[in-house]
Amino acid sequence: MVNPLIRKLENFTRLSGQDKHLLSEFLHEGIRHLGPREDIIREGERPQSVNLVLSGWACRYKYLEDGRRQIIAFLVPGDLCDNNFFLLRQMDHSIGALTPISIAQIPRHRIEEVSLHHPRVAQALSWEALTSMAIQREWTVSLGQRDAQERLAHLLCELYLRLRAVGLTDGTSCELPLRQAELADALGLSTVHVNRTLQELRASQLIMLKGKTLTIPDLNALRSVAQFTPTYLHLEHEGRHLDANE
Amino acid sequence: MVNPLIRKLENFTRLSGQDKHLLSEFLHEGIRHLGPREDIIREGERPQSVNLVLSGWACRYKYLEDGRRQIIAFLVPGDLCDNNFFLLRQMDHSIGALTPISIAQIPRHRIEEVSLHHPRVAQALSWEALTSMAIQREWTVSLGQRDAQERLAHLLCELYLRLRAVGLTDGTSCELPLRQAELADALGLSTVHVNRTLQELRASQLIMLKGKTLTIPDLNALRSVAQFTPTYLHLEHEGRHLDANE
DNA sequence: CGCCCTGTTGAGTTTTATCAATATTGGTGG
DNA sequence: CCACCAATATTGATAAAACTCAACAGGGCG
Repeated sequence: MVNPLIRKLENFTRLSGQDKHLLSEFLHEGIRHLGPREDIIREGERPQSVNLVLSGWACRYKYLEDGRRQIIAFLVPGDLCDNNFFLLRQMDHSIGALTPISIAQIPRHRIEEVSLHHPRVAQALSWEALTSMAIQREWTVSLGQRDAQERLAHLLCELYLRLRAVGLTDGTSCELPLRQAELADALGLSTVHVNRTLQELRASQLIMLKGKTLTIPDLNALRSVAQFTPTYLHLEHEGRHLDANE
Repeated sequence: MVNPLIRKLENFTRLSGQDKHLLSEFLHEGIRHLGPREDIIREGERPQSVNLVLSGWACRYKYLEDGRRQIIAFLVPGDLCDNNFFLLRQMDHSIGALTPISIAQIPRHRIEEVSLHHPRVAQALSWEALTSMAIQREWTVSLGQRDAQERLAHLLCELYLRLRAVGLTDGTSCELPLRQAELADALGLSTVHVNRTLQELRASQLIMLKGKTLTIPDLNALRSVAQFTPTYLHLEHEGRHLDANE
């Protein structure tokens, strides 16, 4: 299996063969396979390593005391679950699998070794962390300002582009292995309302959704409904000045 | 002026005299003073240094094309505005002053020097970044799941504790130099609704608010209204194993 | 004194949630 | 291949939360 982290980081900067070798060694310490609704790590636990999603989808989530749940982030292949979290004494949220998933556990010392001795890779990993923060900020904007239709359209644009960045789209289509209840928990809406909003988007020909496959026939149309601007994903090879020259 | 960043980082780990000296040198390159509604850095600009809030309040914010605004984060003394952002080609949001504010511009090379040669300080700065991410995640939870009263109560708890962590509370009181319109933009509510919700909290004796001074007579009561759990602020000296032993 | 900014109030509307029932789907064993 | 089951999706009706608009009040400051 190709390491999707490499693919993802190459949206930032070109990596040398040695860099890639280093990153592919991340996979050698142990790969876990989990089924849907199994937790990768749970609130309160102390993280000891860094988890990298190799295949499948996961999410960060948090329950309130009274049972309401918010999905805080979706994690797709190439995403690091918890870079640097080992500095904290305990997780303040949980991460759970949404589909069958395989994840690599990267030992802390490997990360630290990279940041000490391989500045280009370290910067690429920092870029990864910065973009995941940017995504979190954009979710704040969506939840605070966008209405149901904009919010849903925005999320679908984001997921499509993130999947495209790791080669997981097929033309105008990608997988969307989420139940409506999960979309609802991520968007801060009820499942009923998500259902109706999806129907609106379908009726306007903005999306097609059969089974677990999402098709966006006209990305610009969907972007404009969502007021989606892709800048925050920082996918435009922003670290090109660091490119490996081999 | 004492460097509030030092005070903040000491919630994580104890710093040596040398560490503190290093951090206080952050202030020597240039301090900017801005008035309310002036921007510290604007969306689209390329960040070249790291800004540290010394006094006053600021916020991250983002406008949608149609003029709606979301405040993404509040920044109080001791907060770093944009650690590592110089890796990105452009800011995906703006940062603006809310009150008269003074900020230190820390040159990129100082940050990089620290992360290379001073691991304890570097880890403390990583902790700072991790907690600001955790705060962002908690805002996602608030905006997605909490209703107006819970959301407002939660924000007030958070701000009170963050100010206390840098010594800016006075018993059960702290400053809250925000207009209702700004609270509204942060909470994803209308100003009218913020106004009414504030009145509810006042009527229940959960808060007192005169002028720019907030008093929380019974923090536990307010916490329980908000379903606020302070874990995500990671203020409990979590890096004590790294303590300087002098 | 008067002005502007901020806060407050009331009335009516829109968006979204809730509840409960029904339909559809995908997977499983016979 | 079919019948069945559970999980998921869909629908309708009603209620709650929050928004909008518009007017008015209060306070600080030149």
